Amino acid sequence: MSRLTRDDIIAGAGRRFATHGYHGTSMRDLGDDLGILGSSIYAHVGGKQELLVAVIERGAGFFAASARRAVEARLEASATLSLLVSGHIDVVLDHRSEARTYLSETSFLEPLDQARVSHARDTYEAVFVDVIARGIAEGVFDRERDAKLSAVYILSVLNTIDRWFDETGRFDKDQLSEDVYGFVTKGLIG
Amino acid sequence: MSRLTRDDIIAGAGRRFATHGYHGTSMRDLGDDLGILGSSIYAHVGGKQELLVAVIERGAGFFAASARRAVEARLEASATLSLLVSGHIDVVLDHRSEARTYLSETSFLEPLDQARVSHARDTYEAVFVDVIARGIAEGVFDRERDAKLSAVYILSVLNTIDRWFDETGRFDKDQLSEDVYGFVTKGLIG
DNA sequence: CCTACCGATCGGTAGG
DNA sequence: CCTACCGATCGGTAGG
Repeated sequence: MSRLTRDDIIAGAGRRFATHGYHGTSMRDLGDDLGILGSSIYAHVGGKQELLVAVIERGAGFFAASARRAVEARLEASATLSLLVSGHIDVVLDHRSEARTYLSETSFLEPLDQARVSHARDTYEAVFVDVIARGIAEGVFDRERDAKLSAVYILSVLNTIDRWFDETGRFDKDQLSEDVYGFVTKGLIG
Repeated sequence: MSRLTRDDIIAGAGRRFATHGYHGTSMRDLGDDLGILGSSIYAHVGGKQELLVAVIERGAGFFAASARRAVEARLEASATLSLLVSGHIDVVLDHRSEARTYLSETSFLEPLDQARVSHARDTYEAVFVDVIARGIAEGVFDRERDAKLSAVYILSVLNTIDRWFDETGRFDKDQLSEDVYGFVTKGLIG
């Protein structure tokens, strides 16, 4: 039991915020999880709101990095979308706490932080919109589909995966990615 | 300004819970919204947790009623799914507060209430699974698709609609329903 | 539905 | 990171 680092505190805060919500978490709850007193947390961070910012910033960073990797692979539209899907799934499953807090607690940030995070989210979404629009332009995706709406639908599916997917179940992450990609490209009819 | 009813209090609680979360709402906040004191709310309801139960129960009821209507129409699988989609969209847009609280705050219910609501949610989801399985069996949907996974994907899309859809925008609710149904059945490729 | 409260808990600080 | 606090706010109650 050595001393905790600032990163440990942020990780602990992420776990609590993801499961109990920002307002459902007290500094004493958080201290209990970490094996210290609530008041001791102030030796590491300025306050509760600063913890929320740090957790959400981490979450946003993972998604941004995934989008960057997908785009920099410079593949055709459908392959890029496939990378975006599997990358997003990796983030929500490998960084559950940060991703869930980013997705669910952003409205509890102070206005300036919230605006910055919203902008990051728009930028990320735009990567999906652009690749879908490219696919439509190239004729691989249906010209009847709207790129923006389709991106929102796909992100809705991806952002909910951590809520139901059990990694110890019959499917693994790769099978899930493939199934999601198959669903969003071919639909129920196939 | 006549006296408030119990229903008024529950409606007000729904609005607050949907936007600020259960733990982000104080009885005084709620009183302010309703034009009375926080302590006056106890003349109408037993407590804050009872309000959460009442709001979520309403939300669950709207979804159950929609599923019942879709099933009782006794149409073929694809038409039933279309009714489920448009019915779900009606619920999340016409009863935003109750639907959002039901979808986001259920984990803050006490164990017994939470179990009951989870069961209701499973029952609702099973209606989607069954109609998709029927469509697969009849050959209208792809035999490669898993009914359960597909239902979860579709519900993910539907449950997020209230977060981004602007009814005053270029699309109306019917166009949205049709687009969502087109997306989940035909996918990006069409 | 208000007045006037209550004990518990909250985020946070001074000093070590 | 703990001790020892602080003022503010919380859910809730008695009595009218």
